[in-house]
Amino acid sequence: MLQEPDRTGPPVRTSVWLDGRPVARTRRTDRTDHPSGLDRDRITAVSLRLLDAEGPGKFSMRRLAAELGVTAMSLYWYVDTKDDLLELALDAVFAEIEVPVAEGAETDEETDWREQLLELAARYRAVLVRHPWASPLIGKYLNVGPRSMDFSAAVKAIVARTGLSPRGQMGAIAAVFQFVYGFSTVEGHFVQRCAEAGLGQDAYFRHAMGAIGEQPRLAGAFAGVEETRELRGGGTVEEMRERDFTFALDLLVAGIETMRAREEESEAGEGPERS
Amino acid sequence: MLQEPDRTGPPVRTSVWLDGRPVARTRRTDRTDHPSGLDRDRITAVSLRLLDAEGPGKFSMRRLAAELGVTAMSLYWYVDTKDDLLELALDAVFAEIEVPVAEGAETDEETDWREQLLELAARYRAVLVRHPWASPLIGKYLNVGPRSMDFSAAVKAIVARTGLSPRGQMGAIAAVFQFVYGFSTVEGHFVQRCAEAGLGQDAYFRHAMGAIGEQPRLAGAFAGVEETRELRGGGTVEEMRERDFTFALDLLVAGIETMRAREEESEAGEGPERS
DNA sequence: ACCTGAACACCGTTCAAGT
DNA sequence: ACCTGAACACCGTTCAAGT
Repeated sequence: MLQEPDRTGPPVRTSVWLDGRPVARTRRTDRTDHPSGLDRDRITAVSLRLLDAEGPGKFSMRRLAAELGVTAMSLYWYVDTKDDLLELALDAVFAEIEVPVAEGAETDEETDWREQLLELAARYRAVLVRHPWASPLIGKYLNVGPRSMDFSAAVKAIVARTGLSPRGQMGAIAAVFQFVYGFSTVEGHFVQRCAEAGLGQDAYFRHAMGAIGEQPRLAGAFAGVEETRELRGGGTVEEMRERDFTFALDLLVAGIETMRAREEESEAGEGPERS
Repeated sequence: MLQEPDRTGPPVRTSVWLDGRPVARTRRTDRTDHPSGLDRDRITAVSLRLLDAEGPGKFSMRRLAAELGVTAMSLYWYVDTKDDLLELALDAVFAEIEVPVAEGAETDEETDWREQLLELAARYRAVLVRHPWASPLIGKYLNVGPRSMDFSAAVKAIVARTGLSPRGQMGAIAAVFQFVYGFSTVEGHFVQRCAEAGLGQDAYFRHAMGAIGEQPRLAGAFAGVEETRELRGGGTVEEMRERDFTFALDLLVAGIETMRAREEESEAGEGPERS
């Protein structure tokens, strides 16, 4: 069915976590084993700091090495490629998302899944906005690092309690978390742009709107934007965005509830179903 | 309130469409005016072709210039920076999304907004998957090119007919189209990865799953994945993804309907509201 | 008005060599 | 086992110069 001859060609590289060199390389007796005090954890931590501070555009193997007091080539002892490094940094970002419960599904009956879902979505958003460079990487890599997996597990555990069927759960997960991903990606980049321009979000927004107004070609659309802005109840850019995010999540929760009710109906109507 | 001294520092660069040189530079008498037959449209078209064919990683000013039979520096006559070029290519991508109606809101009563929303979402997704390099750019730039604006206008027009309040409309737009954006971004990258690895989507998926299974650390999560896969009804990777996308959109439509009903209720309960 | 060559200050990565 | 120097094949962009 597929043109894959089982075992041919070069091995497919999927992820540091899967095809990479065994992680154990870092942890020998103690870290003073390494002349420069280098190990994967330190390299990852400094990468994350640099990416936050200077942006992905200025992040290079040479820059990172300089920060670590070492030549660029030393890094290749710990990592096969720059992409590996970015995957490590990305997984470290996921570590910042506190997940509600580790494993035990005991206290689940206590707290509402709605509450937990909103909470986790808010945390995911906060992390993506705090590290805008991470969003493109989430799209790029497989996200199978331990921290990413913990996050996925938490998401699944919460959505499992909605009462949706398994395939409904998958759809709901996609709806909620791809939304948060898309929303936060755009938000994070905008925040970053403002910071780079040295403007506040409202000032930047006004500047862009002003520039649009000057373009005769876009004047019509500009009027639409202004009008919409007023209708939305005004306020700062951040207030408007906050309202949009909250409304969208409420909408998604309402959607989940409705889909669940529909599944129940069709179950009752069709009699006992298999599986 | 904001530390913006009204007029200071270097002018803020927002977008080719706003701060860029006037577009007119391209169209003089006829295009044979230009010795090399170069103009913005041709440069944009070739950029798009190269980005599709070779990926964003291999796309450079030098590579593009070579394709156009010209030195890299010639391009800077038409464009201030590589980012400008990418913004132009991105807007060209939006041109591929056919929007239902141009302006006239006449036949609106005829077709259901649900139908139109699903249709537009599907087209948006198709375009993002066809041009995976475009997704990160949507996050990066302001998207105020004429084609992007046409798309936004179409989105707004459709959602306006849901009966939601203006701020509800904004939230609904965010929920639906940020979801499609997130979903399609991940999908597009995955498709691209498979193509690069020379594997089909199922083969790549199986390869990755196999690698996960070999990692003792991730074995637990792996079991979860396999289990989920079965519960979801199996089928190919593409079939499962298709089901997720459809379910999520149904969920979103249901959510819109519910939110609208709630708005109606609270309006009736509170009596006439201002605005 | 449009295009070029040379140059600047960078990249990621390889490879043989050092300790 | 860990780190380095030199080198390769690239980048985006500037700037003075050509036609």
